[in-house]
Amino acid sequence: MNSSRPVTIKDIARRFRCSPSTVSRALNDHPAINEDTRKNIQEYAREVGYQRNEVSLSLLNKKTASLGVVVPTISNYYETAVIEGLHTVLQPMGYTLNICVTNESYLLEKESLSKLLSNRTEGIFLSVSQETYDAGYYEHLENVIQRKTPLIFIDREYEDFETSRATVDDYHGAFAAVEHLVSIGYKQIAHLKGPNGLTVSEQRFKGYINCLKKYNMPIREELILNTNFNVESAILPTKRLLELASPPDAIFGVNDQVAIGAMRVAKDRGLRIPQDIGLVGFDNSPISAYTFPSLTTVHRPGRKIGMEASRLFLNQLNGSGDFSPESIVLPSELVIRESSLRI
Amino acid sequence: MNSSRPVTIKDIARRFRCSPSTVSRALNDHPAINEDTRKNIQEYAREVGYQRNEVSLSLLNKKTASLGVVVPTISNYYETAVIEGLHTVLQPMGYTLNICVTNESYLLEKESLSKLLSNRTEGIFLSVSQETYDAGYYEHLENVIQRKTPLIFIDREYEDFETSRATVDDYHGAFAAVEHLVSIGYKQIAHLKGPNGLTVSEQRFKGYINCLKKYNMPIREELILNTNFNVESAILPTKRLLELASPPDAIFGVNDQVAIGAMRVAKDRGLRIPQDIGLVGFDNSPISAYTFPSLTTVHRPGRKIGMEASRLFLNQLNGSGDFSPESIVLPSELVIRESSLRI
DNA sequence: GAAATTTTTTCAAACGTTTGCATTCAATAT
DNA sequence: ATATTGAATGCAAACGTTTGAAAAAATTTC
Repeated sequence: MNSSRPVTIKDIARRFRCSPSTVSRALNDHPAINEDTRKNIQEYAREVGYQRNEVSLSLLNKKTASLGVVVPTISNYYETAVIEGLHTVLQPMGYTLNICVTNESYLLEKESLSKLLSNRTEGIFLSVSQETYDAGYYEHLENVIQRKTPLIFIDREYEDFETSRATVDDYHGAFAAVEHLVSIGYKQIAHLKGPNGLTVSEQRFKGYINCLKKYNMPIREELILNTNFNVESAILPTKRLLELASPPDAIFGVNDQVAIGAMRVAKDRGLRIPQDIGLVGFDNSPISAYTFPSLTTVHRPGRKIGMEASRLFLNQLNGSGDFSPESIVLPSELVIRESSLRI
Repeated sequence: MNSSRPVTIKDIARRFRCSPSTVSRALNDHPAINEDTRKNIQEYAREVGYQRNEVSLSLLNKKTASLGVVVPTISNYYETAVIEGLHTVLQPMGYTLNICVTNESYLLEKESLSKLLSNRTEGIFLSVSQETYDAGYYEHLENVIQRKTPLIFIDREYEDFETSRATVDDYHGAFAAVEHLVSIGYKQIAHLKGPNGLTVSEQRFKGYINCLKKYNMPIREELILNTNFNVESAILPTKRLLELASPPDAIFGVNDQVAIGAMRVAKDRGLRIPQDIGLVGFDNSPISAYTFPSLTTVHRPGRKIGMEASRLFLNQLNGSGDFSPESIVLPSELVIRESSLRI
């Protein structure tokens, strides 16, 4: 009863008193194999549940058909949407996705990449961790580049490498969001910013600032507070905003989670949205359409980013000889809902 | 400039005019290697960025250190929490997670499993697709069993196999949720059920029914409508509920998303929550604490499920000889918030 | 019936690494 | 000088599969 050891081609060959080559060819419908031999072998193989050992093939062909996805987290809507996009394109092509979560840690990111390279992963999709970004350590990436393993940056980019990248136009999205608030007539617009240093945070922040400048609105430092992308982290900063001597009449949150946190605090204080205070988020997460009032937000096409990133990978893979990296910047789109529609 | 081909042990051997065995031993700090030789080889290896080819090792040792995770979707909070739990335990042990999304399709599930087996994955965590569950096709699992590849069911279980499984006690969670509504004094409790046939849906439904029975409350067929786990799918059913001649005074949603959808509809109609209508969800997703009013729900320990599932896998792997499958059922816990606290 | 042709099968190498055993070589003991 | 030891290294097989070239077997041709 040793059914645990997988059946190999050699086992089958022994059974038929023929060579492994014959079995291999029979199973692969090679034309030079006798019809009867082929049938018998195929039937027997099915019977005993033969399943090709892809590991040996990987070694032989130097193709693993596996790709690495290295991301700081998978507990946000956006990240999973990206992964889903990658999956949608790449799974049908036979690729397997190896997901590595770094928890924003440089060390884990480094180890993950090293592991992926050791496993001869054929491509890596990377959204760098905050620690990496902060420290500016990029030696661990040199290795990937040197190996000529296609490396695609997602969202959090890094300028110094000749790699492809797929990002969302955070800047113009943020700009449009704030411009919308201005156009409605809000005068004191606060920003619940993401963690300092991250491209995503900084781009949206820049959009916020530049829009205020464009419309000659004062930039009040005390209206800009940091959050950590999640709901909880928005609670305290929002309270502080609302306790100011001259509180804001609108808040632009770095993402929907943060905006929803702010919404909660505002409602607790009895403020009416959007009459007393306007709110805008970012991401267009599924829930944003169903808060009460529904949340004005900026659509961030995660699925599309994943699909575009796949395309960039495939381009680089099939690139004839010299490959030149592409940068895809997908537009983000303002989605106007109730939370900002003061009449 | 052919730096794309990874450096092998043979390359290094050639450089040092020694045999591959010596290089291998030097790199692995084998004691029988001369100190100088070892140092030189290790230094050179670092210099040229040598990275062990794990594929060849996998073939040799029949160990791939990779695990399959097959789930219907990754776009819900709960699923990603489970994956995170798996990751937390298994990544530090050197395992790589291969994520396969089935989109509730039997065919994709079958293909995914077959692929994972071909890749000689050392264990598989499976939450069966709805199609599989509906059709009751389980031949594709026989293969996994026969191979003695540890198979751990997550959430959606299947009784006929001798496998370990980790699930949440949906039944008692649902029961507690409804009992809570009853205790508050709600009389006409509706249920927005999940898709028929899925264990998760049916168990929660059973909890709902049995609780009503226990308290001798009438079971009204028209107060039980199906949804699809997401926010949108709750909108129409909720509208229908509220348009009934005698509408419910409370709704128990199969999960938070559905409850939030219901909340939105109720508010649109000007109903006050919890005064006019009570609401309870299921999952304790991060957002549920920050809706307005905050949502009473049942905590579903996704991360913990992932970690427990990992433990089950490790048990089976290290099991001495005859292994007996374990079933872990984690308790779910009622989290009382504002949406049901009518005074 | 031998030669030529075609069909079918086998051989051997390759992918990169590890490891038990054999070998080499120098140093030490007799 | 020779045997003995010990340290350092090399050999070869193994993991499972594919594939070009060679070999063998069957068939056709004259």
